[in-house]
Amino acid sequence: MSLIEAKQSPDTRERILDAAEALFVEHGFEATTMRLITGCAGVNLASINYHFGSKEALIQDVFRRRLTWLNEERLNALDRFEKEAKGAPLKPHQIVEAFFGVSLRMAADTEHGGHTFMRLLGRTYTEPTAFVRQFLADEYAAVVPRFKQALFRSLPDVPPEEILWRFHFMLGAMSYAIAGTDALQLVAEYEMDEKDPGALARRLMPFLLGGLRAPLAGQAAKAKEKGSRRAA
Amino acid sequence: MSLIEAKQSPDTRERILDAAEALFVEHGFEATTMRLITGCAGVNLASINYHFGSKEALIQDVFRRRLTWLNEERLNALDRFEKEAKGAPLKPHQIVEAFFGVSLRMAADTEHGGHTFMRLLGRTYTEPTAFVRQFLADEYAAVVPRFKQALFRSLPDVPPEEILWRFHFMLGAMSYAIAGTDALQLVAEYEMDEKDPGALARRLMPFLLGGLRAPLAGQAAKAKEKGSRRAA
DNA sequence: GTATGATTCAAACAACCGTTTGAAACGAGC
DNA sequence: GCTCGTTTCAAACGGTTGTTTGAATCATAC
Repeated sequence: MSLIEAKQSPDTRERILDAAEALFVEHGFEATTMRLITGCAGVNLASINYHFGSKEALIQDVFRRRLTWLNEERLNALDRFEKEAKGAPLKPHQIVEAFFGVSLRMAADTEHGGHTFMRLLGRTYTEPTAFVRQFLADEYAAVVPRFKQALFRSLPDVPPEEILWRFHFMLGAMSYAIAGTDALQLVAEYEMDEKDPGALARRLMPFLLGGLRAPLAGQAAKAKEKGSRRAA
Repeated sequence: MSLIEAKQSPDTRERILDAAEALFVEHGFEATTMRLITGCAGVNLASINYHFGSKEALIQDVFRRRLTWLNEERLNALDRFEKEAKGAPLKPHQIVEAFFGVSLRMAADTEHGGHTFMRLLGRTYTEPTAFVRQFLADEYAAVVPRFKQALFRSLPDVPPEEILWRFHFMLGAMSYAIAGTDALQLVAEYEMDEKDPGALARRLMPFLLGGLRAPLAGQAAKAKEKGSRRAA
């Protein structure tokens, strides 16, 4: 086994991963059968079990292939911001950019499958199959604490639990938007502009920041009388 | 079998619906088998096909049982606000209250199954099984246009498509929060306070309004120099 | 060419899926 | 008592699921 042979199994592994990724997004894990995947990938039925061991292991590899890189990019972005801040707390929009901006940029990549994968990831956030839940928790174990701490430092006057809830809400807004389901067919007519992949980010980021920095429940009345010029 | 005993073991139909609702939320539609439902409900396997016709019809009835009422309540709330506004445009927070407030109140009802159902609904928003998608679109057909129009009137200076996108984002934030998956285990430690069912609403509503009224992308820089006292 | 290990293939495996069946049990009306 | 329509029941249906098998094929090294 030389280094060149790392490419060995020509493309059947990758072809299976690509087909599975696209089919999982469209039909979910359960409804996507091995025969559907292998048929779509143009490989033999048994090759999934040969290359991955089981359907469950395939699902995990579909995520691992891109999620590891994604989370590294998120940490790199955070590192860059913290380096140029020279010890000072980051601005909230920088933290949001580091976490969600990277995701949205990957979701905008329609050529290398990033778009498909992010749709799958967004979908999976609300699909609590036990082993997928555990897998996601493990993959994010290194990322979440870093962003938690950065947010706490950035918003010292906001109760930590409130920050986490809002991070939680932001994650929900993004994952649903990226999943692209549009259950109520609200933006169906506007969703066509796939020519401009960055459009979603330009719409979503202000929303997320507006939500993150909204007045706290107790301060709602106080902030109202100061109401400055906003979209509303 | 007296009347008393009839209540002891309630209607077979209703027991099936209750069991299915709870199991769908936990395992999804595909993974929830007929044998699991009937076993959990303590009824015969064949009774689902007898009372509902098919598994697909059961799924639709699980939704219909509560969703029709929920959407009526949303329209009622909107009617009340519009009546007391006497023709004037509604405030954004009233529209948000009419749509999301009703959902959150139902989600806070842990006694009559409202909580379980809203978790299921939140989960389903991102699960695009074809016939469920179609079903949801039909159920919301009467509601969505009303709220669209109310929002357009309420925010005449915001481009309509931007309003719809933000409504879209709000829906994502709420559905993920209600589904209660917490994929990244962000608020796992705080989610315990089920004693206070209104807590989620008090946290989520300011976030939604903050996002809805956030400065538009183009106006971000303009609004920044005016930055008033906010949570951040 | 031949030997060797990795990969592919068609076929079969047991287990489970949603659904159907025909008989048994039930409750209300006469 | 009996009848009749509704509901429940155990058993089986054909089809599909993920997985396994053992032989066939391939690529490489001697």
